[in-house]
Amino acid sequence: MSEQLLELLNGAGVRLTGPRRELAALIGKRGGHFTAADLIADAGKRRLGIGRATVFRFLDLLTEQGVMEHVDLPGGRHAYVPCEPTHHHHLVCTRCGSVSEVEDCGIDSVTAEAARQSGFEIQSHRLELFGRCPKCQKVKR
Amino acid sequence: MSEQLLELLNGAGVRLTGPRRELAALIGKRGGHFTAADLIADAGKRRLGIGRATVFRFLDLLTEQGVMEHVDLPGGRHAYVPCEPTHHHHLVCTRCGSVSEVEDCGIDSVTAEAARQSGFEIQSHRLELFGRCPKCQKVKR
DNA sequence: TGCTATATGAGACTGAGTCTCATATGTGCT
DNA sequence: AGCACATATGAGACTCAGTCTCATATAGCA
Repeated sequence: MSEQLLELLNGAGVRLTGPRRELAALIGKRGGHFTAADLIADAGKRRLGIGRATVFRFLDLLTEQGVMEHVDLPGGRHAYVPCEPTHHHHLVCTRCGSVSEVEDCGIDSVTAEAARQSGFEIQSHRLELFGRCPKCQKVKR
Repeated sequence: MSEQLLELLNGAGVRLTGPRRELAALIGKRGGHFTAADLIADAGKRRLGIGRATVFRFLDLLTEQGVMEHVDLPGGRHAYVPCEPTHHHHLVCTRCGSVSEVEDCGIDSVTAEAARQSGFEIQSHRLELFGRCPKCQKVKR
C-alpha cells in the first residue's frame, strides 16, 4: 500500500521526502479510514517531528491524486479514506465506521433525471451510503 | 416562510421565544442557503443581542424538525439550507451557490445494487449534486 | 400573578484546518 | 560527487465552525 502510494506520487512529479514516506507508511498501516487527528497522533507518538501542516498538506496531495477522499460521517465527523482513483462511492458502516467502496452503479440515470427536473447542468455529485456492514449485522443491537 | 416555521415549532412543543421569532424572520428573508456565520452577522447587524449559541441551537432545532439541512459545498464550505421535510436531494450551483431540491428519483435501485455488491444493510444515504443552475449557464465563463 | 421548566447570552473552549516564514532537503544538472 | 534552487518542512499563530457552561431571563401553564 505505502509503496503504491509513493510510486504514484513519484509519477506525479512530487518529491519523495522523509515525512511523506513516513506518513505513507502510517496510512498503510491504518488500512481503513481515519481522521487527520489520528494521523497526527500516530506521527506524534513516534516522535517523528512531523508538523500538523505537513500532515494536512500530504492529505491534500493524496486527495488531488485521487487516492484519498474526505468523507463526512453522519454526526458531522470527518474522515479521510484511502481509495482507488476511479469513480466510486462510499459505504460507511454507522456502527464500526468501516468504509467500503462501490462502483458506479446506475446513478447517471438519477443525475440525468435531476437535471431534467431542475434545468441544472450537472458537473459532479457525491453519494454516500450509510448502514451496517456484514459483520455488524450479525451483532445484536 | 417565517410564519410557517414558527407554526411548525409551536406544534412541536417548542417555546416561541423572541430570539427564535427574530431568527425565523432573518432566515425567511434570506430565502436561500446561508452559513451560520451569515446568520450570526445578520443578527449582529441589527443589534438584536442574539448569542452564537442561540443561533446554533436554533439551527439544530430546525434540522431536527426536518426543515433545515446541513450541506457540504464543494471546497469544504458548509451551508444551511431551509427545505421541505420530505426526502429529497440538493442541487447546488457551483457558481452562484443557489440550491434547488429534487425529489427522489430512482436512487433506490442504486442503493439496492450497492447493498448487493457490498453486503451492507443500507439505512440512509446522502446525495448531493453540483453543477450550474439555469441562470448561470447563460453566463459565459 | 406566580412557578418552573426551558431558553438565553457571554464567553471560554474545542477541533479541524490554514497561513506564514525562516530553514531544510530532494532532485536534476554538470 | 557536488551544486543550485525549487519545493517541502516545522512551529506556532490564526481562523472558522461549532460546543459547553452557567448564571440569568422568560414563555406558558395553573
